[in-house]
Amino acid sequence: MNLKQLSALLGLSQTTISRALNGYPEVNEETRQRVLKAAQETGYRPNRAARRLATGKAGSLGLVMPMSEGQSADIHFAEFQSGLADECLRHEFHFVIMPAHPHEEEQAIRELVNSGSVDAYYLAYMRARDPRLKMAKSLALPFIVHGRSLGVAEDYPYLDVDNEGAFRQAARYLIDLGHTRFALINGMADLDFAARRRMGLEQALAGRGLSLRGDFVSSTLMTDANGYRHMAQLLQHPEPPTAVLCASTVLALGAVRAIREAGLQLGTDISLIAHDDDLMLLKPEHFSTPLTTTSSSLREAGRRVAERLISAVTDPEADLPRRELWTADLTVRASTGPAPD
Amino acid sequence: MNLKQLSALLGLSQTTISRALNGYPEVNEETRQRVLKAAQETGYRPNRAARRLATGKAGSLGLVMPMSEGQSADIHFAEFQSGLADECLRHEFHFVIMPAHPHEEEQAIRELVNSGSVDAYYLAYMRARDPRLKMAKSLALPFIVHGRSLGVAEDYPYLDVDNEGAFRQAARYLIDLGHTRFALINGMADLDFAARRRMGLEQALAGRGLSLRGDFVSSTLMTDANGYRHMAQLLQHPEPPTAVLCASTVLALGAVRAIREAGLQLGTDISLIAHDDDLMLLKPEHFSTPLTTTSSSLREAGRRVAERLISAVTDPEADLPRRELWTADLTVRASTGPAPD
DNA sequence: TCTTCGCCTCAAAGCGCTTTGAATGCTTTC
DNA sequence: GAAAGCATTCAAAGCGCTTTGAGGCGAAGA
Repeated sequence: MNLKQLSALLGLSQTTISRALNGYPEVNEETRQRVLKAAQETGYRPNRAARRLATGKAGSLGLVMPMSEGQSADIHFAEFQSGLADECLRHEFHFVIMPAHPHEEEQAIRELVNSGSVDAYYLAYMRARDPRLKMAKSLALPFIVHGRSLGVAEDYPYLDVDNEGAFRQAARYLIDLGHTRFALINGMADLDFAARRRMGLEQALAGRGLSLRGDFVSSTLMTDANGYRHMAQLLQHPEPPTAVLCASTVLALGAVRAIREAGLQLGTDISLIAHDDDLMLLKPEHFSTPLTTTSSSLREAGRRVAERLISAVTDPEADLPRRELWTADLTVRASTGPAPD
Repeated sequence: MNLKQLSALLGLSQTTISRALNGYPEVNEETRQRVLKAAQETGYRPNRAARRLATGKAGSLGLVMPMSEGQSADIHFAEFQSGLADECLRHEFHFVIMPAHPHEEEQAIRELVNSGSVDAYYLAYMRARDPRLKMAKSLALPFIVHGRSLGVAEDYPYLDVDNEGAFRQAARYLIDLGHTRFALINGMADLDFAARRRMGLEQALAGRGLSLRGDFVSSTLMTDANGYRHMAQLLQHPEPPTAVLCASTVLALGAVRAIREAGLQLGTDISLIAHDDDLMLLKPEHFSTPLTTTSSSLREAGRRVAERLISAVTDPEADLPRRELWTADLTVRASTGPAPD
């Protein structure tokens, strides 16, 4: 069922039907009702491709899905996506996912934009001096960056969490508890958020005349297995750290297991703070020893990104804040305590 | 940059350029090279909406994303999606996600199909007598069901895991170890896979003259927290179960925690088998007591679904097996042992 | 009575692509 | 030398929608 058929069926022109359906004022109310009813009954839906061609609007957001090994089924990605979907649902938007190999993402963005299947898109998993920014700015479509890129002027629209501040605050809290030997189980080193968390930790330490040992830092895909492996390694050290920061509760899950298996008591023998993305699956308060965290909801971020993109599409005039930095506050639970002597 | 501009630039007709780019034979090789070069340099990409309109093919798969509370950030969904994405990448397909409220999914499918933004789609989270099947069969687009629907003749294309067989096998193994008091921590009761797992368990028990207590069965969203809660409840019982089947390693994660907190020893005091979807995040062999599992890769399923859909689109003649049932074999690890006396 | 105005409806153009059917210029064949 | 065949290229139609500019019609104003 298409417009033409519907117009034949109703004995009205395509113009009138289109207008009736899209809420234009210059159509008789009675006619409109008749059209609406017929559309309902026949299950007519305008063809999006055609509409897109005619208006330039597709009613969909785009995102490039990074497909590097293991990162693909990333629960953090899923959590963000669910917020995005939530907001899309509210506005009857689709979203189009374009899988891409890492480092071919520039190519993928160009493809996504030029192919005209989306109205706006977002970038994530930013790295330092990320070349995608230049690419995105050169293209005409609205976009938002989730995260930021170190080494690039912040003249692009973004939404980020204050990762640096969060880990600075977390580290200071532990320093105040008397800890001096710190470790960091971080996300992949090339990712911006990981770099900033490390910076936050290092700043806090430097501020109190302490420093971070290079071999107490690991940068890895944020999985349970990696958390376990790196924590186990740290505990092998003759003078192991007493304070550990984890970039995700997923890493913490493995780390906690390693700690327990070593016969150590979390919050007494060793303190741990994780960054909590508010994952549905893994609540820090449900750990056997509830985790002290810095937290910020990824799902909420997804929702906000969608909200901003959709508003940029539907109402280009709206002068939205182009930069948003969310704070991630410290919530103290049982996994932290005074440094052992 | 569009076809028209490119044709003006090259002094060739749009026809020739289109043909050169799409590999038609009737174009001079020299001309083709010239076109290819220009397309490369100008970054020309055909507009997908226009192509879709002209050919009826969009180069994209569709899926309706169920948005019921909590299910949305479902890691199982993400794992499947990553397999799907993998295969899409190989064939230069997009996929379009349409979020929908549960029980409005029929509506959403119709929308997705009629809107012409996808060439094929799949259905998941099937329930018994699922009305979406009838809807899908009445529409012209190729589709595949991931899972099946009890109470409906199996005359639709599907890919499913033999959930019934898997849990039957798991239960028999435990019965042979002397267990008689069984519990089941299952997924949402209305979902087909959950119903079948329960059936498998009940069949095994019935075969040995045992039965399943109604209050030893829980049906819930498959999260860590729910696993914990239900296991803790089970352990409150004066005569608690000695054998527990979990529908997911995610549920098992919580269940194991409850067991440990109760001071019980997994594999000795209580045996547990979980269904393992081969989640990137959560490996059964990494549990502090490695889990005995029935397993089947969700990611592989996603890949296969994409493969079948894409082949249905690009080569409608291909007579693919319309029904695939994968077995999920039992892998024995340390979480199971003889029944305590 | 004739014009003007508002209301409603319509025909036609155009979005960027693919594809059909025809045209062009050569070479080959009888 | 005319007919036929081949290799290339092209103009134009059409996919299903929105939107522009115009037309028809009755009521109000001159």
